Amino acid sequence: MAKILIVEDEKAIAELIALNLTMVGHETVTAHTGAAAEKLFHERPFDLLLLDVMLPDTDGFSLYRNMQSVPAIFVTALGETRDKVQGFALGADDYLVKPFEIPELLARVGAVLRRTQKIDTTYAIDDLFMDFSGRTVTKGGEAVELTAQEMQLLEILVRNRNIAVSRQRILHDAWGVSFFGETRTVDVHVQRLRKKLGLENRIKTIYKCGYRFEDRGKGGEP
Amino acid sequence: MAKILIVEDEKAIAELIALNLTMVGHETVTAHTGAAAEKLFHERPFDLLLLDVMLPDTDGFSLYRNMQSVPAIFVTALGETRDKVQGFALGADDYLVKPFEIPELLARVGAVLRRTQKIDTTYAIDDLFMDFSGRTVTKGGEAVELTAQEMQLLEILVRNRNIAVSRQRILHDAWGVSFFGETRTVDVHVQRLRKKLGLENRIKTIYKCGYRFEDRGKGGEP
DNA sequence: GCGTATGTTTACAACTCCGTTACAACTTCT
DNA sequence: AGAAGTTGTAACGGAGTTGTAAACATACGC
Repeated sequence: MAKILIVEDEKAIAELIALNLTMVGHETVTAHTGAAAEKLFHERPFDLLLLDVMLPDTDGFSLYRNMQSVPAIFVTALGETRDKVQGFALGADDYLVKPFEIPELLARVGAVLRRTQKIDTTYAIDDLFMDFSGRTVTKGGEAVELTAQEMQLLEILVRNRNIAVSRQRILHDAWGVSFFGETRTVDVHVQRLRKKLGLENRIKTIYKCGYRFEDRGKGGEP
Repeated sequence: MAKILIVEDEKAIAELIALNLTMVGHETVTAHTGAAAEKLFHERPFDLLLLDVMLPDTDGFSLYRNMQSVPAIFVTALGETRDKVQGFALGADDYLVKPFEIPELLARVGAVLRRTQKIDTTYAIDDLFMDFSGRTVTKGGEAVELTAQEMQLLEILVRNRNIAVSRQRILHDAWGVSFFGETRTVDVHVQRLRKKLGLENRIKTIYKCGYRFEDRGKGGEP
């Protein structure tokens, strides 16, 4: 999915972050000092930076001045508002305050990546493999034929995975029409997707709203 | 766009600010004293506060202690550094030094709204993590299913955390209807929320008024 | 024009949710 | 302490929403 550079001197925290981001499918690299981070940054491209504000040899803000082309989330201890102001002025995309819960970390990272559009066109969930640029989907290695409409719908659900997508938005994004009033079209297509791909447990119905594709828990690799 | 409360005793300046913010599409309400501001604040919700530091009956900082749930920009005369520190310690989102240029006012207001509207869709309290744009709530990492109504109610309580919210206002904001007479609907939904999320100690009942979500004390962070 | 593939609507069964109600437990005031 | 009023809580049933299959409509290749 995304390549993420973690800059954090407390090794336990760095590992915790790396472990969890790797578990949800990101590629992580860790640096414990500003110098190491700069070196890595110039060696290869990253999609997101997670920067601790306090580092042994420098601080996250100074470090970020040389890396502003890439979105960043600053990690800071207990609401240091002064830090926040400085970070946002520099163009930070979000903030994470220690101590934080893992779901919060994942949500914020996911949100920034979604926002900055640095997401892949391919996804692997359970035994499903989807390539939206190539318009192919395989399940357990076997190709599955999806119609254009089904592919569109799947793409919207997967790109917004773990987020509830309203029928309104699905219609607008996949059908390109702002619909007024009633239609069961989306429902029917969702059922077909669920059946074809065995996604009964993955595509959740959000009552009175729409649907949500969930990729955490249950079946396959997280 | 946003609902902004302007607290400023110099009527000419208050009007200048209101006029310009209205022109770019915001909804503004003006108070000339701290007392008036508090009254307005408890009557309806705001997205942003513009607080003059010097007021006839109080100062902006004291005033803000009761309103900290909403982002604020302090307006102060000539760079009083002591003021700045105090304001940021309280959680100010930005500063505006008199005399200021209109474009600067608009830029800062815009920046804070952009910033806070992005961040404030997610909240972390105890082991709870809430993402109102994604319509997800997790408790200790586990997803919790909330109905539309419950989500709405939770959002209102959390956005106004540490502030008593009357049943009237809850009904108005979450149900979209100005209700007349008696109804136990809110009570029942509050109970369901408390039960589902283990918020018995967090959602306090305010006798003869409504409810207050408290995020200070007990298990949580300060 | 015909058959096939895809997309949409319909119809009804199954289900979810929400407001009400009734009563127990609590709060406040005299 | 007792009365009056307010809130907690469990249960119920109707209104509305979704699941699902099947009929209907449309587009496309031959």
